[in-house]
Amino acid sequence: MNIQEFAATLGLSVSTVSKALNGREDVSPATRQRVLEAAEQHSFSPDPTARRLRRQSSDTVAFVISAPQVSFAHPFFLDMLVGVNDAMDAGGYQVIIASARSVETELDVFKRLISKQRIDGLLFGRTRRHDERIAYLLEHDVPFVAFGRSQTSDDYPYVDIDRFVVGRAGCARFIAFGHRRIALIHTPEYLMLSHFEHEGYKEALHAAGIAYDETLCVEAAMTEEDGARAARRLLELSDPPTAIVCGHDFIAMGAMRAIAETGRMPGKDIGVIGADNHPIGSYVQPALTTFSADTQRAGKRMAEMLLDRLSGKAARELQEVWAPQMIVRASDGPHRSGT
Amino acid sequence: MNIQEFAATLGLSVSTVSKALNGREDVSPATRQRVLEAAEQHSFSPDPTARRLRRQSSDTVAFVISAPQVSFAHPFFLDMLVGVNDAMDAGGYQVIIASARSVETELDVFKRLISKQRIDGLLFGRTRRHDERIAYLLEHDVPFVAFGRSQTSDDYPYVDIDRFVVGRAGCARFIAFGHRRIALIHTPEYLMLSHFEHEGYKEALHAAGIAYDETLCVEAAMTEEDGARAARRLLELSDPPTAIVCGHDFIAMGAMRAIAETGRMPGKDIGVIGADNHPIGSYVQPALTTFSADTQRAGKRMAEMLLDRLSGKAARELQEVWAPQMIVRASDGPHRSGT
DNA sequence: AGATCTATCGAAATCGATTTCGCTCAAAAT
DNA sequence: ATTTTGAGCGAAATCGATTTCGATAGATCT
Repeated sequence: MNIQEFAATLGLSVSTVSKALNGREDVSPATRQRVLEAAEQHSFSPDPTARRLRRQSSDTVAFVISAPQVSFAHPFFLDMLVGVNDAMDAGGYQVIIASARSVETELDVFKRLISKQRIDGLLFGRTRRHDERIAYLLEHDVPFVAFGRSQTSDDYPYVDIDRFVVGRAGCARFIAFGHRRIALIHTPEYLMLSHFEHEGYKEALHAAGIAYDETLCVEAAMTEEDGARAARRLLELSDPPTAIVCGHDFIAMGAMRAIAETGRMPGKDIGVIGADNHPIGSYVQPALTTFSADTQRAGKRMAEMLLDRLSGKAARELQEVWAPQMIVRASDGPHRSGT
Repeated sequence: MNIQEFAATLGLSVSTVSKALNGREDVSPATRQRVLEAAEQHSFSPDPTARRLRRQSSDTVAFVISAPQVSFAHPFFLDMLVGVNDAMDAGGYQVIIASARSVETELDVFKRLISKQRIDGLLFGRTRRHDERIAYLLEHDVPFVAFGRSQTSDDYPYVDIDRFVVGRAGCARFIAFGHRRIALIHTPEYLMLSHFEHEGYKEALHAAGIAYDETLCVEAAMTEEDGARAARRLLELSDPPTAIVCGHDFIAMGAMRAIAETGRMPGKDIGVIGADNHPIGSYVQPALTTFSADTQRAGKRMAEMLLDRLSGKAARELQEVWAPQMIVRASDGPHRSGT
């Protein structure tokens, strides 16, 4: 049933029905009531496609999952997606997902969404220090909200979990436990995450008057294998670290494995702290101390921001940095002065 | 730029341009070429909303995530979603996601998607023995593909990972190791999964000539807590099992914890096998023996089936049951005749 | 009473495509 | 030379809403 037939059953014009349905002013309360009740009864609802054509909006935003640098095994994205979807749904928008399988085609995915799909807005994560996605979207005036800050611009809306806190609080905790040689295995350099981990780490060292030693800072991809590889490099140093702050839980688990391989005990001989609170962390031995944030709520907030952005709110008013919470388990620990 | 302006720049009518763009026959190869090149050059592409209105199709399918019975922490859904999205994208469809937060409102989510959103098809998982979602969709003639079979009907398209294999192969493995008292902690009774786990388990016992003992079969939700609770019940029996087949990895991990709590060693004193190959399984001690299937490929296949269904293929020709692969790690093991 | 206002409603234009059907003109058939 | 054919193109209808603007009628004012 379309609006014409529906209007006919009521003996009203389509204009009046449409206006009643959309809460316009020039409809008497009585007829509005009548229309709404009849719509309910006949279970009539206006065709969303026709409405979209007329309104010139797609009521659709895209959530882009970039495959290359992130493991799908991480509940992170699904949690965020659920949060995003709930808020968008409440705001009357659809969320479509788009996956970019390789870095090369990633920007093409964005271009295609905008030019071919005509979506109203975009959401994506894992911002980079130099982020061409952000540059492109800003240039083409496409509303979006990112998960994370970037050095490319500061004039866009974002929610960010402060990785500075991870670097600083992680390092400071080890310092408080008496450690002096504390290493950092940070996430890949090109990610914005990495930058903040590094800065936070340096800040904690500085505050404690410990000299920064760049041989103690190595990079690793967010995988256990690469975490292990990076940790081995550190353990082979002539003066190896007694504690390692890791930019990600997978890295931390790799580090614990590498430590165990050398006959030392992770958490006892060498402390390890991770980030992102992957559920696996509470199952490994020793249980991993890490940092946690509510990603579902972050997704929800991002969606709300996008709604605000779509209704004209300024980007600068839509920027939030959330501090993650330290989850203390068993992999950090006091320095053993003996060893 | 709309098709009118675009046609004007070419000195052609909109009809001709539309036909050229859509590969219709009554356009000369020369003009078609000209149109396609100009479209490329001016980066013109027809407005999807207008096209959808005219074609009376939304080019959109929904992937429904039912929150209640499944943990979002499981990578399962995201993997499947990525597979679904890739295949749908290739077929020219959008995938929107919908989440049903509670069992009560779940069917409403389906109704709303169909009546208000006007989607072309649906995908969802975790079928139940008696599944009112399937009944509703069949009754209203809505194209869909489910993940899993159901007793409600056998006249719909599905991909299913055969849980019968889990029950039978899991149980048979323990029998081959000399176990005689083998328990089953199956997933909740109302799920179709549960049914097959149970049947497979019975089949293996029967083949080995072992009597079925219903006190050894208990139900548990797919959480560690409930798995532990169920396992405790089994361990408190006067003649407790020496091995436990679990319908899900979380249940298995709970069982291992419950076993450890009684001072026994999981995998040594009492064998444990799980299902679904959750990544955590390889981190626990002992590493969990489980069953695995390629969920991303399953998602892809479901999407392909939906595309087939949308182009008229019969439901009966779109039904596949895949056998999961056993992943042998360390939590299963031979029976200790001593204990 | 006549003029003016205002609340309510409806006719028609519009959004941007697709598709049907008829027209034209050149080539082929008679 | 005339008719027939068919390939290629275009005019107009259509999909189902929203929105503008004009019309009507009753209420209010002078």
